[in-house]
Amino acid sequence: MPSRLLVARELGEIFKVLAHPDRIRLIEELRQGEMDVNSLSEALELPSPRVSQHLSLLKLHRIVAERREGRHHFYHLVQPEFAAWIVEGLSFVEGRMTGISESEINIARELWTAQTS
Amino acid sequence: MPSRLLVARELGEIFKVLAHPDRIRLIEELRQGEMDVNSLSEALELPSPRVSQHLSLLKLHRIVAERREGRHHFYHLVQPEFAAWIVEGLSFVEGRMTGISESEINIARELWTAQTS
DNA sequence: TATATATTTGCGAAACTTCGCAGACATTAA
DNA sequence: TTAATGTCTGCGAAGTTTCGCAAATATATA
Repeated sequence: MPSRLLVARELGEIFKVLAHPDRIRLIEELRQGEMDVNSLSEALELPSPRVSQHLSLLKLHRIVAERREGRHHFYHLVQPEFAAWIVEGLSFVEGRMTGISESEINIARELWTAQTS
Repeated sequence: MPSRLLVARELGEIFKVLAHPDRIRLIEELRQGEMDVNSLSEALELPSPRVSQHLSLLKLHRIVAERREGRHHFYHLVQPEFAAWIVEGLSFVEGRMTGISESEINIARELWTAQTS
């Protein structure tokens, strides 16, 4: 009956998963395509156990999926539009005067939205 | 320098604020327009201290704003498109087989997206 | 002034998250 | 087999969030 409550809970779960800078960066990094844990760990300058833990949470929520090849575990976004939706959310970061400038937001937006890099 | 890191932190903050079903419901409830704490507390069947606490967090992050009139505190969305963006996120809830059916998501989407109700 | 109504604030207990590190596991190479 | 590489899991300490309740504040009404 209370579909709104159920759905709000579910959405809340997703937001909780996104509520960590490292996980957001992982998602944005994976826009470029499949990457293994080590590359991600170097790209984001994070210890690999941590990357692994974040990825396993993202996997549990079907945000990323895994493909194994030898000893490498490659991860990719299940729905690339999901990353695009997150970037759209940047519009709401602006105007929250919390020590981050509009130009910094735009730099990040461009880096994340670019096809390459 | 690392704009992406700064921006990811900021986005993470926003997601943290949204990572609670009651706060999501409050935001969706406020799409209909301004409401006071008591009406919200009745509509969502939550004790008013709790509604008040959630609202003060939303206010802190400039997601809602307050207008006082006598002893009533009316709250409204600062950027109504923000609520629309959240509803768009529902597309990513589908297909996460976690005990919630597609039809329930659609009921909620329609209730939230409707102009009235 | 006293009382009722509307809302906020404070506080502690319980639950959850994050972090770093150590060790386990799995695959390939020597 | 042994060693090296790549990744995952487990665990406890520290930090954060949520919850319910009681008390504080502010405004209106009698």
